[in-house]
Amino acid sequence: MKRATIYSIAQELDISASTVSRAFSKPELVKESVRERILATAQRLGYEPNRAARGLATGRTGLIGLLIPDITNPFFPPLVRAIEQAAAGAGAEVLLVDSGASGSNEPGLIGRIKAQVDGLIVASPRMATAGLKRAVAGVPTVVVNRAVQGLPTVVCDNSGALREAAEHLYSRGHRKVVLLRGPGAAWAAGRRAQAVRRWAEGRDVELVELGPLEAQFEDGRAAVGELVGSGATAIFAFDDLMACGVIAGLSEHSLRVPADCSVVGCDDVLLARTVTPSLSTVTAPVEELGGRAVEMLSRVVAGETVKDEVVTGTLTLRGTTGDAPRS
Amino acid sequence: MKRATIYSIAQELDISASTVSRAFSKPELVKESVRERILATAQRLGYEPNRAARGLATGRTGLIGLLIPDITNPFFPPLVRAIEQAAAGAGAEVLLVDSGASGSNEPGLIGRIKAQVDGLIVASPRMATAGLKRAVAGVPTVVVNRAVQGLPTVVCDNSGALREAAEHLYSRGHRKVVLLRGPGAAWAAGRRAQAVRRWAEGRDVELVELGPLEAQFEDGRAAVGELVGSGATAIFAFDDLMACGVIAGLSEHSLRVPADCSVVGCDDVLLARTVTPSLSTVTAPVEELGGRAVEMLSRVVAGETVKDEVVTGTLTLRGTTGDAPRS
DNA sequence: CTGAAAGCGCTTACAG
DNA sequence: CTGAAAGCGCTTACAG
Repeated sequence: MKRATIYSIAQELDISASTVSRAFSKPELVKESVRERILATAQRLGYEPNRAARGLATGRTGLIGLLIPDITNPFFPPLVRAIEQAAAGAGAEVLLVDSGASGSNEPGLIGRIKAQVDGLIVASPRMATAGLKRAVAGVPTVVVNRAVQGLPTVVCDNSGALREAAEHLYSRGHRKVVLLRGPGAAWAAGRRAQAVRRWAEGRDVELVELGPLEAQFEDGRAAVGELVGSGATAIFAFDDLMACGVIAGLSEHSLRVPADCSVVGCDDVLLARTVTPSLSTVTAPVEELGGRAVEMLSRVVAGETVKDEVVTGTLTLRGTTGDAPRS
Repeated sequence: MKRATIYSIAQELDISASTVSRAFSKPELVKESVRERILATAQRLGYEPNRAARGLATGRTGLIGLLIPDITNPFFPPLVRAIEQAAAGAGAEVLLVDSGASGSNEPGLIGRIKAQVDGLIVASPRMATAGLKRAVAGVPTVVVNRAVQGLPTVVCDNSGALREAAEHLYSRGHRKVVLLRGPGAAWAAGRRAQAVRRWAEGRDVELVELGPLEAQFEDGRAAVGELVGSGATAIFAFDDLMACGVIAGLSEHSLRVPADCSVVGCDDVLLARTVTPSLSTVTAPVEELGGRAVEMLSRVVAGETVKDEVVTGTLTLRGTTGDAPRS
């Protein structure tokens, strides 16, 4: 048996297909009694509007494309969920594309989906700006966690929380601090490094920078080798994954956290709660980030002009920060 | 400027739209010289076939719907990626729907997307069988990691690896073992429990079962309280997340892993490598799981009959398993 | 190998 | 409030 259409319903009820169509797309234009009969037989026939047909007629697909670099990085799943749920609230579905962290083929991936979405949310921090702008030309696009001239943007600002963390460590006696930088091409990596660097300037603090490094557990762990014996008593890692690597590395060198060395991460992903001791970090309001992105995208799709938005991370002190060891 | 269509290209080249259409959908039917000219001007005009129009004409959307219970559970991101990449290889895109672990609204979510996908991959272990079958009626569907009568299925069998793990612990002197069961409604939870239980039968092993429990870090941690002083020397957790909770809980009770207690997880998610000590667990071939699901779905969509498939997990011994403590 | 034409299932001005 | 009709941009038998 074929799928029901507006025509089969119209025929059944001896009315026009236009009216059936309106009963779904503009219900207020249809007399209530008629609408009820339409809805009832639609229900009975298991009718669902054909999205392709609707899309062809309206030019809208009801789909949002979401490009992320690596769903396997624990920062992204909550973001994906937030975006997906916000989209559902707006009656849209999410087309997920994971670029496998290789910024180079992202323009191609965008090309693959741009013709079938109403808009794009791009959360790929490392893709080259020029390529990004070229790739999204003609599609309503919102960029997440990255500033791109000329494209609407919603970013999370962690500078304040990072400074707060630094201040906290300072008050606990830390005077030599390591900064593990994230990937050179990642916008957020630059911002976070800058925040710590600026804080250290003009204070009696020695800041040792390492990196840029890949934002991976192993890179964090490996970095510890270079730090042991440096006299540093606290480490800022680019993100939580690296921070967990650092914790593992410290433990391999028989250094206790936080007794011998404090560690601060960034993002507050699931891992931050599951390491022992649990990680002091900057909590990103991921739900808000995703929600704003979707909302902003709806505006852009509707042709409104939007202005960039900023959400702010907050400091969450847990078990990896403590007094500097006496030397 | 409006988007290019097959008509604008046809006009430009003074040929028929049919030919332009064929150049994209059945290139071998078009003379090479003509095809080249078409492709060239398509390129120049930035033409992309309108998916909605193609979908309306062919009845195919090129979309696969993927239903998962919780993208935030570390088991799923690698699965999602595997499915997405396999789909890309097959020229399909993935519509991701996360039910937020609430099995109850999953039929609704399926209803929301079933009209716009060519097929469905359902990886929701807890949804009621009857509701699931009703919800997917009429859409080609493949079920992952769960057996459902009458629906094609690809599951991961961890029984062998779990028995192997148990055997290993036995050889290291463990004679009292705890089994932390997963969610009662989850198919995999039943299977895993059964594997351990069957192994223990007829051996001089005392098996203590706890649960069903939610598959969460906190549940694992909380469970430790009930185990301390029980005399058990090894713990099988339903999955890695629970296992990590158990490790944290043991540490809070000043018990060393594996010196005082061994721990075995299941799945081998990212967390398993980032805990200290790293987790002994059963590695699920997630990529294969996802790849097979997509492949099977293509077959089902094509109307072929398929038979259920099974991939098998393998034991990965790391740092949380060792000799039973001498008592 | 190519073209003319019908059809996929909607939406939406337009007329009533 | 409702209907007839055109149109969205493709695909695909059919004829040549």
